[in-house]
Amino acid sequence: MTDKLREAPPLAEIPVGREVREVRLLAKLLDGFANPIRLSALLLLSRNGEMSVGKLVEAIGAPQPRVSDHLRCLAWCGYVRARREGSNMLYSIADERVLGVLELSEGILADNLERVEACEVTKDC
Amino acid sequence: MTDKLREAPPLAEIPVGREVREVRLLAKLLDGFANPIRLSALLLLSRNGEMSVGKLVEAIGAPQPRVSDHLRCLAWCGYVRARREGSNMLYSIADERVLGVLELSEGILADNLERVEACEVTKDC
DNA sequence: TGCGGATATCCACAAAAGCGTATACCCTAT
DNA sequence: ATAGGGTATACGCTTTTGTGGATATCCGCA
Repeated sequence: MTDKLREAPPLAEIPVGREVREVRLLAKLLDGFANPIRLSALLLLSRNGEMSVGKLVEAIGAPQPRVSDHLRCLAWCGYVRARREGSNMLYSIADERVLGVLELSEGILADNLERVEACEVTKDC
Repeated sequence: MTDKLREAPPLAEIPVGREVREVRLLAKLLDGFANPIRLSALLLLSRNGEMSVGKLVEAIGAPQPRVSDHLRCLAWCGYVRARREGSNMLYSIADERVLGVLELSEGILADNLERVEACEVTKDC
């Protein structure tokens, strides 16, 4: 089945063969942004700096176990960093490039707001 | 239930109340990157410039209907633009900020490759 | 050592996203 | 007008993802 990919003609630089894996990994990485809770956590940390799990939980308004789960996910991918202070865990943005992605995407959203909203209604996307 | 969100203390700028909607929309927008086929299309277009659906299909190696579906999705959100030339549809990147997101995320992936790979195995993320 | 706040892990279920396939549409040329 | 390449849409199905909630762990303190 990987042969099917190799049949592709010699276009300049297409993600075939071994690049396929990297594409899948990159998609998985970017999936970190594609969830309201994870995204909320990233936005909160980008605005308020270091925050405890408790603060994040009350700001996001989701159950603590779920927020904790998503934070682990974000930490694993290198988006955020965790540090213990007493009985609290303090999270903060670990990679400045995360801020760049947030900023860029907010700009894109601002310019396509109506479209994306409509997308939610029709479920066609 | 929205009251639960408003109980949050006056932190600097937390996404409460009406901002919740924007967070959901932003997450949905960013979900555009979080799929191998959509991401492949974006990467291909960013490298090769304008491409027809057929070229994208053979480069990605996925069935044509599915590629077409994902392209519609990307076009709707303003990531790509479509233009007809004869019986072909030519797609291209419509927003330079998409290129920025791709570049930033590729950098993040490069610095966290082992982690993200492990993530795929354990399914814990 | 035991208690309580704070955080993390686990599991069954519901929702959603992606998929394969059949088919319809649009355009050009014969 | 019709045939055929190229592209888009529709639908049932499978897999994945997110969810709710119970529970376990860690920490500081009495």
